[in-house]
Amino acid sequence: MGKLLVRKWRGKNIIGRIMETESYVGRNDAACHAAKGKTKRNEVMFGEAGCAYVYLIYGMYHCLNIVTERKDFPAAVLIRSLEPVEEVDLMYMSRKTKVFKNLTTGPGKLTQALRVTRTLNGEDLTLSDKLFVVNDGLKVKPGSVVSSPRVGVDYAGKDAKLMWRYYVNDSEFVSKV
DNA sequence: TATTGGATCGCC
DNA sequence: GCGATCCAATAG
Repeated sequence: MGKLLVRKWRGKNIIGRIMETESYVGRNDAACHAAKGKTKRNEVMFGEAGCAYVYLIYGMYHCLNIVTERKDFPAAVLIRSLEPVEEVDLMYMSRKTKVFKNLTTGPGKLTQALRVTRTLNGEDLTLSDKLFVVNDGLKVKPGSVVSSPRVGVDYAGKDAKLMWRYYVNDSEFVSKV
């Protein structure tokens, strides 16, 4: 949280600060894509931490996750919102919106803004020059990160109630309240 | 092989 | 509130 997500595209660094995330953790989490085992889609979740898991949702949007656990323990963090930092003009063009707050405030929006698609699925962010995370030293205020139930996972039964969505409480750049 | 529905978004 | 739009997952 608070770190910079950097997308290097055609020589430009498109950058946003991470303001909202969700955790999807292992085989026992009914909302996790890996809950029912390894498939062609989710296989990178079973790999090493630090790799990107990118998938297509609703036929038209991409979601970006970062794998977080050891090999064969499928878990990832979904990046749900960013605060725009660099190459904002490029974000406007990619998103086809005139509203600043609509550039990156949602998982499908930020992948458009940063031009992240499934070509980056499996990309190792610890080695990549196309997509990576950096810490610029700016600290998120202690205690300002709050949690809530995850968005759009009502199908997950009791796991839909887990407080595994995290966001910076005083940020304008979260996907919803 | 056929059907179903989704970790969303933007317009009505 | 609803349709877009594709494909992974699962049922047949």
